[in-house]
Amino acid sequence: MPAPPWRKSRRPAPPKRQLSQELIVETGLRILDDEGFDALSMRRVAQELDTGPASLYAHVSGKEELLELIYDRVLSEIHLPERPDPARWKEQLREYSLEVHRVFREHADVARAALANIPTGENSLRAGEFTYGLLVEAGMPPAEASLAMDRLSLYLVGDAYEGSLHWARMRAAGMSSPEEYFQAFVGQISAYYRALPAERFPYLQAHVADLTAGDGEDRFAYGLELMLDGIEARMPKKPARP
Amino acid sequence: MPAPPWRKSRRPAPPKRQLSQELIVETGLRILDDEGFDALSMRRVAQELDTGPASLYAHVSGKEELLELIYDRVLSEIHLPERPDPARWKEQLREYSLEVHRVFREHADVARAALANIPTGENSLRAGEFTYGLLVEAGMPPAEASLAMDRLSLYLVGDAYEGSLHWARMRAAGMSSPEEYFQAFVGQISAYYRALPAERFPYLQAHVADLTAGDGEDRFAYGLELMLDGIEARMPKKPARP
DNA sequence: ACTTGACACGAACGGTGTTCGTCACTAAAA
DNA sequence: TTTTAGTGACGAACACCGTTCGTGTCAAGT
Repeated sequence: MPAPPWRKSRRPAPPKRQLSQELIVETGLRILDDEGFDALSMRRVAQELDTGPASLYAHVSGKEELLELIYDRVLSEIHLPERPDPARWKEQLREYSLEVHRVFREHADVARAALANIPTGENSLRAGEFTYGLLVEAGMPPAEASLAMDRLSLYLVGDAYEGSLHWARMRAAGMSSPEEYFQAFVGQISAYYRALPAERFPYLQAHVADLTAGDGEDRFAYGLELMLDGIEARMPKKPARP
Repeated sequence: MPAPPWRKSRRPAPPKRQLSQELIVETGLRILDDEGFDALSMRRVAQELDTGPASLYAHVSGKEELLELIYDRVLSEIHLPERPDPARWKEQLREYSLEVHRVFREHADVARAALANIPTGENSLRAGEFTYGLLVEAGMPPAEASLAMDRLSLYLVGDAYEGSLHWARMRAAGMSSPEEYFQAFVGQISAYYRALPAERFPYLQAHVADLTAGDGEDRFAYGLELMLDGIEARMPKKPARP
């Protein structure tokens, strides 16, 4: 279609100059959410942007950096309380954890890119500052608070990682609803466990139903309370400044 | 060189029939230990065995199965107590966890292949039966014991996974001693944290030393005690059968 | 109007997992 | 002893991957 001559054909749009780091990150995140971690490749992102893979390298140093950027972009969606309230540290830590869990569930596969990196992104630091300040202000010695924060973070991302692998498996099996996957998967596992020789695996065999019960949310919540209680047991009873 | 005719050239050795699943798994594990997860490819294994990649597929359905087999092979190295002793459940669970941690540290990168699969291999089941029986026999309701075991396993493999990523990073940086890596890495991180704006990240900035202190062992042990204490808090005070 | 510099991008390199078709060989059947 | 069936080995190829190089093209600065 020829350009209408009345506007001097003065660039109907920046000819192809629409590429930017933000656009690339956003596109990558969309692919991650829609098609999963394994489908996220430089070529796929480039294709989505109607260009070649080489074009991305002007805005992003490589796939690793892209993953880090996507991860921090996702972390930007976690909402923190206005101010930490040390007196309610346990509730706030629980709320924070559930919030992180929520975000990781919405962007399932981002956890696959997360376990790798040390918190260095903007939003990673925001979350760290909140958690750490909360624990310290609640009276925990700074050295110990650092350990507690580290382990809690590991739990959050570890759980999300495990979840994303299930999600990937479901996708690979061509299923679309979590329920369908859950049913098929649990069915398979229980059948296998039930077929185990009872003399070698008496406990596993006897409690198949209990072992396969509970969805991801239950398991996550249980582990979270486990950690929170463990932290509470170590928290000095009296606040530092009464 | 022509074959000397006096021995009818009757196969000086099994012509090439030395391949087997066990041999493939063992070779894969060796590569994993020596060169890391990223270096483990079908082609690499085949090369080590002086053959082509296609030859492996007669003994192993694909890379996924190979990784599962390697994982279970590594799990076979964990040593369990003769019999569970419910009265000492906490000590035994701690010993078990440290044993798993030890094995995962010896085969650093195997954790990268671990988080994926549901316990279905021989040795995976052995470990599960031990842990689960211990908790149940100590008086924990079976449904809850299932959750506790699941979360503890997640912690063990999650920690190992994180550790293996550090190891990979060290390898990529061309370093060979953990101390060298640790020094360089921690130095970089502390410098970065120290440069943070104090008005936005006061706590992180003020306690850089605490945040970067503690090696992997300290962190692992702390998280382990966190979980064990959490479990203990949920354990019925009186044993089921006094 | 000319130069400069940043960006877009086609082509290619060396890797990956996996499949197909073919060959050599063993072991059982005739 | 000969034939046949079947299994494992494996070269070649397919369709991908991340990344780099060299070239082209455009917008802004001189």
